[in-house]
Amino acid sequence: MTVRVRMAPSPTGYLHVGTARAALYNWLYARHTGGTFLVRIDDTDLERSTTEFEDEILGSFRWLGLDWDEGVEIGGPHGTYRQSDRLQRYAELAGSLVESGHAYFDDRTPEVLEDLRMRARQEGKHPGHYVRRPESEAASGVIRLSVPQDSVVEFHDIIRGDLSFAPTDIDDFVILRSNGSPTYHLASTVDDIDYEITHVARGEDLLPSTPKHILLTRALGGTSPEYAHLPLLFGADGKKLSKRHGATALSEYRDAGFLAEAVFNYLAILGWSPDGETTIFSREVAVDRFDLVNVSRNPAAFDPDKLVWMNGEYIRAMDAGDFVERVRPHVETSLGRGLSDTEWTTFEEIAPLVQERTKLLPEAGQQVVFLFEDFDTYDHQSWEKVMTKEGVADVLDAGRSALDTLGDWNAEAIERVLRTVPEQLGIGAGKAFQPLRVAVTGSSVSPPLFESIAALGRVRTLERLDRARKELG
RNA sequence: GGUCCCGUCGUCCAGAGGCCUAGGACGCCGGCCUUUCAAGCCGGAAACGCCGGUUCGAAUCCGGUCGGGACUGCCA
Repeated sequence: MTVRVRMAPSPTGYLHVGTARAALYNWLYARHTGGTFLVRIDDTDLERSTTEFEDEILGSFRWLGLDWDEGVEIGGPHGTYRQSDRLQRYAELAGSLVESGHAYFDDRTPEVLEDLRMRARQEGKHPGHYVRRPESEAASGVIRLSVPQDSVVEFHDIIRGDLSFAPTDIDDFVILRSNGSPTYHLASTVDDIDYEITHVARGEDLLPSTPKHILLTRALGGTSPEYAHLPLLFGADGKKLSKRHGATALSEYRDAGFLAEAVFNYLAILGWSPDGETTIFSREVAVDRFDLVNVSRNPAAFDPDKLVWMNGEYIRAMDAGDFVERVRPHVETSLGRGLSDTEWTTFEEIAPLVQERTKLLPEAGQQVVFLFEDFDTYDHQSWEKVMTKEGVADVLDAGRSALDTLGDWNAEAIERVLRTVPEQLGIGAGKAFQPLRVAVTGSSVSPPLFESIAALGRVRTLERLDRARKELG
C-alpha cells in the first residue's frame, strides 16, 4: 500500500507553527515512505475563510520546503484543492445518509439544543444525551449522524496505541449545516475517503473527533485511514501556544530573519529526534530516519531561545557567499538605501567576522551600518560605560596620531600601531581599545576593531576620532 | 462535571527489565581564550510526580493516586 497523506489547513488565519509542525511531520512521513503528500484547503467555514490566508499558508509551506504532490485527481491552484469546490458532493452524501437511515434532519433551534445539553449535564449524563433522537422528522434544519449505540469504537493510533470510545459518549453530531454546507467532520471524512488517504497525522486536539470520523466512514461505506495524533505545542509556561508567547505565525519567523532550514530542524526536533544524540540534522537525514511511530506522546513546549541558538548554528554553517547575499537586504533596510559597488565589496570583506556573531539575519545588517553611514548618536549605554572614564581623551589622541601617519591601511598594520597605544599609556588593552571602538563604531559592541577600522577607511576613521574627541570636550 | 490523552533535568529529545551512580541539546552557573560582543573549548548544578504491586532486579510492566492538557459548537 502506497502511503498517501494530506495536510488540510483552514484558511481562517496565518499558518500557526503548530500546524506547520503537523504539516512537516506529514511531509516527512510521505517522503520517508515514498508516498504522496497532498494539500487541501479546508474552507468549509465560508464566513472566515479567505484566499489571502490561503496564499499566506501555501507560501509558508513553500518557504519551509514542504513541497506537495500534484496531479492526484485534483485540479485546484498549485496542485491543491478547496473543499468549497466540492460542496455539492458533501450535500449529496449527507442526503444519501439520511435516505439510508444513517442520518436525520434536525430542525430544533440552537437554544432548544442548549437547554437539552444543560439538562443532560445536570442529570450527570453525556451532553448529547437528549440531543439524540429528534422529536420531529421535519425536512429542514441540520443533518446529524445517527450514532449507533450498540458497539464500542476502537482503533489503533500509531502514536498512542489502542484506543476505545463508548458510543454513549459520542453525540449525534452535525454533518450538514442548515445553510447546506458540510461541517469539518463530513467534509474531512468524505475527502479522506475520496482521495484514498492512508494516514491521517493531525493534532491531538482532534483525538476526540476521531471516533466520529470512523463512524461516519463506516456509514459511508469507506475504509478508515490509520490515525496518528500528534502532541500539541505549548508555550514556555505550559499553556497552549498563543500570541502571548510571542510569534505564532510561521511567517513572522521568516520575517524576523530565521532561516527555513533552522525552523525546519527545530520544528522536527519538537516531538521527535533521529536518535538520542543528534540535535542538528539535515532535511535528508530527517527524511531518512523519520517515522510516525517514533513521535513523542508528550506535548512539547516551544522554546524560542533554542530556535535562536539553532538559527545561529545554521548561519555559521552557511558559506560566505550565501551569507552576504542573504544579509544584503537587511543591511540595506538598516541603511535605508541600496549599497554601492565599493560598499558591497567592503561588506563582503568584513562579512565573515559578522557571520560568526549573527543569530538572526537582521542583526548582521545592524552590525555593519556604521561602515556606510555616520551614526547620529552614540549608543547611550556604551558611552556612559566607556567614554566617561579617566584618560579617554589621551587614548583617542594617541590612537589618532598612531593612525594618522600609518602607511599601509590594513588590519595587520592597524593592529600593530594601535597596540602601541596601551603600551605608551601604561594601561590595559581593553582600556585602550574600548574607547576607540565606541568612537569609531558608535557602540561598545561591534565587529573586531582592527578589521572594522580597516574597512571604514582612513578618512572616516580619523573623522570619527575627532568627533568623539570633540564630544568629550 | 463527563470522556479521552499525557507525566524522565526549567525546556526539547534518548532510554522499549539488568549496559542508568539515567545520556545528548537549549538555557543557567563557573573557568579558559580574548580588543567588545559572539563563537569555540573545559567544568558544574539540574529529572525518572507519588504510593503500592510483579520481578533476583523497574525510569522501563501492572494498579491506584496526584498533577497537567484536549475535547465536550451549525470552528476546525
